[in-house]
Amino acid sequence: MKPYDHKALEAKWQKHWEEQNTFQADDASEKPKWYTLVEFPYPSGAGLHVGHVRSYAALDAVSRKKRMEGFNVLYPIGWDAFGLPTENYAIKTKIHPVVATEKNIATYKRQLKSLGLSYDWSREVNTTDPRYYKWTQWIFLQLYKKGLAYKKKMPINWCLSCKIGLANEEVVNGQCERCGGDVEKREKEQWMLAITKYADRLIKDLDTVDYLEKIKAQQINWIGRSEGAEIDFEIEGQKEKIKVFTTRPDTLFGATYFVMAPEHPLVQKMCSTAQKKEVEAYIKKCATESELARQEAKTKTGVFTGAYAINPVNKEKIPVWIADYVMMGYGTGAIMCVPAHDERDHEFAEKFKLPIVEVIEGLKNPFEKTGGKMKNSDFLNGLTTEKAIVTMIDWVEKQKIGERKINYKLRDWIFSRQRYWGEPIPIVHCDKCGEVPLPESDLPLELPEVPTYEPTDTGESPLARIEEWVNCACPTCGGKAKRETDTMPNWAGSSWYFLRYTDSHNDKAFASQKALKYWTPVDLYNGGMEHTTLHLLYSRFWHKFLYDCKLVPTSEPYKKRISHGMVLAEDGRKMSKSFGNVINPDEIVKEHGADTLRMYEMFMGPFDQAIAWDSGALMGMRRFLERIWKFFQETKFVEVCPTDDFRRVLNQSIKKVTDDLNQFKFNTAISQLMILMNAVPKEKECSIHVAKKICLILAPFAPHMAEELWGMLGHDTSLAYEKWPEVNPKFLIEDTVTYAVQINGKLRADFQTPREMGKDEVIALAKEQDKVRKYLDGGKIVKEIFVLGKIVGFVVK
RNA sequence: GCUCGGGUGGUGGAAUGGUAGACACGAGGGACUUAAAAUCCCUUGCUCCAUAUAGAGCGUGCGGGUUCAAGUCCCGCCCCGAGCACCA
Repeated sequence: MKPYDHKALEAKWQKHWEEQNTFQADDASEKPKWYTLVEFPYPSGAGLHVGHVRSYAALDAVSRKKRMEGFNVLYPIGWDAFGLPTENYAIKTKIHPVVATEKNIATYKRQLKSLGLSYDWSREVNTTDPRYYKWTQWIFLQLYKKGLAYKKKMPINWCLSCKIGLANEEVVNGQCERCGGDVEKREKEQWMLAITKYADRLIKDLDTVDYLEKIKAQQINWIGRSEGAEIDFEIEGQKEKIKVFTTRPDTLFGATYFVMAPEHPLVQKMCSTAQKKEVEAYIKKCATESELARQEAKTKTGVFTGAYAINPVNKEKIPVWIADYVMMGYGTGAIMCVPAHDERDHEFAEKFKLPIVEVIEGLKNPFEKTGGKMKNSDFLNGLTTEKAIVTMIDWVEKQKIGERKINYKLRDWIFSRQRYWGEPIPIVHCDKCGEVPLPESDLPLELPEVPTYEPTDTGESPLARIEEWVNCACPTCGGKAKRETDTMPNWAGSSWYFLRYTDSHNDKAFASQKALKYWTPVDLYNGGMEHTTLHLLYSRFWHKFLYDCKLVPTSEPYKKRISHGMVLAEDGRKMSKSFGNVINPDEIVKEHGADTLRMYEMFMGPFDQAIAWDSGALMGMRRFLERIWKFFQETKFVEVCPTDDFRRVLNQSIKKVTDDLNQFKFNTAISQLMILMNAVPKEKECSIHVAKKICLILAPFAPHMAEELWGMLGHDTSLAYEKWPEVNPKFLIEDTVTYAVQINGKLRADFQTPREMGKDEVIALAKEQDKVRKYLDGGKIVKEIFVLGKIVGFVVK
């Protein structure tokens, strides 16, 4: 017997696939198309993670089955290579990010190839390649031209000792991750993208796509649309009015105080002299606290400003406070507080002894958002809350002190980074003409060489140091101008990469209309839950924008989105170098084979749930593959008819594997393969037709072994495009069925009958069972239940 | 605090409201072997009872409810995980 030599066998088939271009997608095929997309990896220095393997192998199985079902399949891969770790590595080692990236990509590529994934490597993209980011910059220019890219002062995290801006991720407990120094917020001009203009469509169009419900829910909550009213409050002794956003204008009569965000620009101006010191101290304290710390604060804090607002409905004076539970970034940065009917307001009012006035009655719990009737509310009294909201909005609009308003949690996308390793923003600043976009013919605007990758002391990107790059001629007037030195975030390149795969070598357009029309939208997109509210939303936004420019054929980029769970270490924690619990896929491939690794990761648990690594279970999968190997080695394949029982299991298996792959239930698909192999004839003789079918349904999971076995059955070509086996429903049905008998809901017996036996006969037979009789004796049957092929039930008194 | 998940044997997990624990891992026993590994076969939710093939009870985080029947549906909790921008 030939041993199962996974190394030789996997190398052989990987070479074969590569030489034959087996998985190259055809741009001009008669077949229906299928586009499977997996989030392209960031090529980190650490190499491929077993978590990548989980989703790539699973989606590979789907893609392979689709090919066998007659689809022209596109399953591409590339590199999302701009990013902080590479840049920080460059700062530390002086190794150019281009060099480090190249090296990391080479490693990833070798690792992915060792897994035998059926990628079309001819379409590989790399976001840091100027031929790619030319088009990222081009799309930015289109956004700019449509007014969706603009500059705005925004607070950034500023490390006082490193003198650079930090990403949120680099701020740990209010301190700089690299030097441990203090971090404060600083205002800086930033490029912004107006994603909020698409907020409504980003919610509404979710109805047209097939995403996991939890993904839709998370996006909807993130966008956070809420309807309400914006109402002006006069401040005693001040000219300026302060706008408030509320979703509950019906409760206006219950507003007994007023709170502003500490950062609100009018706070300093209106606070009384007596309170000034206290207010300033509080503002200062809040400025040093991160938003995370603000959230984690268990008890409410706040300071009275000494000012009073006038409640517009009853002209009552209500005190104005500042408190960190009100955020400047949402609504207007000021709220009216109704402590009787809002939990947070209530807690605040209790702590600071502020008055509480109930205005709704008939609620089970005073903080319920619906139901009840108005009281203590003048012209609203007796109305339902729903009616009162409408009435109050009409009233404020008539009084011209406010208006209906829709607010979103979603904020515009901060698109600037003061970093080196990103796409340069193609804008110049001319003394005469102001902000001028680069002509498209000047793209790509390439990253210049820099002597050092650290941001400058002023917080500008290292590009600012390269004078010969920064100083340029204005494209409009030819006069002196300076280039924008901010770069784009790494979300830019990933917002459209799936479009590039359709036509990745095009140098006239980001992709041809023909290719886009044929391949898009993506039929199936898989990625981590952590990208739901950033990457996934950003790319939907860009796509909608491109659609509005008539540059892509559909308004949504992805038809279906699923998501995989994390692969944790054997100890249940995240895999991390510092814990020393990282599993390296290279070692597993070397020791046990790619097929074993792929199948193990698909079998380990439900695809969308987190799961811990288990080396024992990995060995179990290796044993299973060896059992298949042995069966094919030791069995003679001949023209015989399989037994009815085995033929039934085979057909059930084809059905189960097909259905489960369609539903991404990889674990149960593999259990069914195990059930099938447990049922295989032991007589060393088996029908060759059956053996072929086993090969075919194994192929998506363990492609190398399946190809080899296929060859052993007398084929000299790959099975990648062989027809996926069909189920013969005739063979699924068993002749006898087992009925369970329940008496008063408890299982008491079971018995077998021929499948076709009718209801009355089955019930009669059930009553005759010894065990059943025991329970029926002396009682009266008040109800009989019959479920065909499954259950007979009696209710006995 | 908010949002989204999850809680089933020793472990990972199966289960259109219809026989809970499929399939694996682990463990125990046996066969083969000078021996070990590998392989093959058997047992394996818990408790009670028993010479026993049998039998009885309990069991899907907790407490209620709907139903002939609930892991699954409804109400109220507890715990664990992930994410977050206290979203008015």
